[in-house]
Amino acid sequence: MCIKLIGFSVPEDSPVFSFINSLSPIQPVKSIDPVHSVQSYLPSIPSIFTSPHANLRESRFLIRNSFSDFSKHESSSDNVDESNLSTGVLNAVRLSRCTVIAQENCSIICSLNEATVDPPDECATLPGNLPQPEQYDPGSPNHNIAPCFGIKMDFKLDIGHAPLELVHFVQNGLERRKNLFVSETEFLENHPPEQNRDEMVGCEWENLISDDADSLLIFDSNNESEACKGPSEKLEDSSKLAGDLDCSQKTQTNESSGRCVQTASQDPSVSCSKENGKQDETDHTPQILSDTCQSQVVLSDLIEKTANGTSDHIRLGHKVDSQQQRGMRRRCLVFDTAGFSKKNLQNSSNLHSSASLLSNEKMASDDKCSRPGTSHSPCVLPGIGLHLNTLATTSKDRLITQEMLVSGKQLISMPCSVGPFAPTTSGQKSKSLSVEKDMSSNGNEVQNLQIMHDDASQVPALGNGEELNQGSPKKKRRKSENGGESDACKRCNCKKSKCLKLYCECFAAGVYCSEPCSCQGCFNKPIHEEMVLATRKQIESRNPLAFAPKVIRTSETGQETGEDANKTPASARHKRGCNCKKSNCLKKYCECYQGGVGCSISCRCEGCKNAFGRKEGIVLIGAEEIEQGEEETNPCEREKDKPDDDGQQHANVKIDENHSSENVLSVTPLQTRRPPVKLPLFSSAKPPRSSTLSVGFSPWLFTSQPIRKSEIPLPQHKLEKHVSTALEDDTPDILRCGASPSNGVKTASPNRKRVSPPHNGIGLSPSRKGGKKLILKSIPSFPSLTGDVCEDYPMNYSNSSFCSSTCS
DNA sequence: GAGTTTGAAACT
DNA sequence: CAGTTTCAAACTC
Repeated sequence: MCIKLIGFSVPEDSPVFSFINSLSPIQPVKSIDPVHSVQSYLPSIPSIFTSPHANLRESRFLIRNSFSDFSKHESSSDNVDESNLSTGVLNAVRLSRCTVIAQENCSIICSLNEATVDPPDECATLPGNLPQPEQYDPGSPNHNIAPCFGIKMDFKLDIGHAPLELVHFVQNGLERRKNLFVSETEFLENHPPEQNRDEMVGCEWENLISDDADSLLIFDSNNESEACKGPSEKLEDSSKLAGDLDCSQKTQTNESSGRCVQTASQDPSVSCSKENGKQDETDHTPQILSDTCQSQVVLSDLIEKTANGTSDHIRLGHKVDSQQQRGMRRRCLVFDTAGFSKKNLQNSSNLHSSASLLSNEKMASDDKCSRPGTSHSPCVLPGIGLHLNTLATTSKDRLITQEMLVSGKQLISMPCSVGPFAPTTSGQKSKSLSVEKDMSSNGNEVQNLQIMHDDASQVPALGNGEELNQGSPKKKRRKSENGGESDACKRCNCKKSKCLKLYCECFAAGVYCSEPCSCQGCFNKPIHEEMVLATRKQIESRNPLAFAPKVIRTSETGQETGEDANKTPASARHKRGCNCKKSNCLKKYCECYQGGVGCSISCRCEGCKNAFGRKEGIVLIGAEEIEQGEEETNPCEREKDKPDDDGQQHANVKIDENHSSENVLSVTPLQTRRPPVKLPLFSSAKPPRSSTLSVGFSPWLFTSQPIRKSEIPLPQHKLEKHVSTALEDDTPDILRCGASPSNGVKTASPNRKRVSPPHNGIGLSPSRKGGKKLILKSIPSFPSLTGDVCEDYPMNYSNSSFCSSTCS
């Protein structure tokens, strides 16, 4: 049938023929009015976002869709037999694609979705494709070759923007289809299907099938609109990719949906085409969903095609992006997507979601940060500010790779590693985040991810983490976007500091100001590197720890201990502690809270109610958290309840020590168990700082050694003294822990000052008193974290510091 | 979006 | 080193 309709004969033996046959039966499972179908899609969109379930499904879809889309496209071309079907398929594919893209965008922006991360790359690559409606045309011979994404994205847009083409397509679909068939057949011949991919695809489809087809469809439609616009826009402005995309996504999503509808109504011709396309889509999609077997078959074929398409995308991305990071990202993303999808199939959605969240956040932050800074000058400045903790990850990446893109990938990869991404990302990341890789390789990643995830779930205030993300994608995404994304986009808003003081988050983070910044009279730009460096030096001379991450996240360091990672904060600033008086350490005014870290002894805060851990009761709280876990949100109250006595603290420390001793708690006594909570907070609250690996990266590690003196100056309270000693001890422990000298570097952490003498062994410096000893035990764990970090950090730091100079 | 609050950074 | 001022983010309305 199909063959005849098309007008060209296809050998029965040819894979294409088999495809067609398989597809033909699928045809119109559901008879849906094209118009209604289209409309239904549009309206459904909001519902999708609203329903958390839908979101979850979406995430799955996205991942799956990315593959399926390609396959679908191709399949659609295969389906050419039925003009309607072909268009419908194309539309469906596009829809799915769009969803993928949209999610991706969201993920980028929001950093919530795992899958999204990968897809964005594709989208990025797509840009080249987007422009043309032709690409859009399923029938276009070129369709197979390249720009599947663009086509997909275009679906709605095309209708509105290039209705003529659509019409033309419908009319002249036969010829194009023929061409498509030929191309497809060629592809099939040239590119034998990969079993693995097929299997994966099949899995995806199965999953999709399991999911509600309706939800999927609806979701897709929404996504399509968003994705379509988003990608196109993205393509247009490569520079703004992340931030712009996010923003565009938000606006686009709404607009796109609106446009699509409007366009349909506006142009009769368009509407017709749409209807046809929709009909086809509806028919095909349902079929696919309904018939797993068929879908699988198609998928397998599609997979092959997909593989081709991905390669194409990759190629495109290279061409387009070859110059800069963007290209890198795209590449990575593409790879990630492939890997990701696989992982998704394999791994449970939960882990992915959790991981994705973190990773996404990181990515978002990285992207934002990196883009501006990296694009121009690779580098982030050596120093890491509070933000930088989050940035730190970025900064690390930057420092290490100097390519923001890479860093972003790395970040993403972290979570991804757990999931599908790991493979692709791991390679790229390897440079920057050895630790992360290690974790992933060891399976620790999973733990970390889980931890993160748990945290998210636990921390209500910040966000629900996966649930949020999955739940209502838009809302969640927006939240994340608002939080992470917006933060990343916002960046600094300096007016008088010229972005050359620590007031400037960018400067503090060691990053050049970029587009997202709304600063005035900014000198924190590659052009003024010298000035920036000089200023940095001045500030560092004044306070060696000035650029040290305020808070070090354990999670990142978590590496080996992983979960416990939270432990320490290590950054000099954090060690220095906050000085909150009115915020009770319950608001972002508090650096500790902002960093998602509990207050430590070094903090001079008053009425500390830090949810992550009180100054005094932190340790205890941490234990409670561990036990209770659920109440993390209420830690403050708990803490409040708890007495602040030093004795308690010591006791806590001891407890921690016990734990840490086993796990190597890098955790500072206070922070030790909070971390989980922190992570979530980071994601929701301020991803930037917390999210990152800050620990290792902070430049201060380098400085730290020199800085040690600086640490000394830090005010210490009674407890602080003990703590400080303990910390110092800790740092040495860290050093100890790290068999490698690198650990020693880590010791550079402010704590080290005193630590320097430290013995690698657990032995604390004698100077510290018994209390100290206890602390020391706890400390060791902490060091581990720092140790890892230190290794990276020194590298980074040196690089970063040099970076600015070298980069320019 | 404007204004206020907050606490770190910078200055004296 | 302590106190004050400056600054920009965080927060509120």
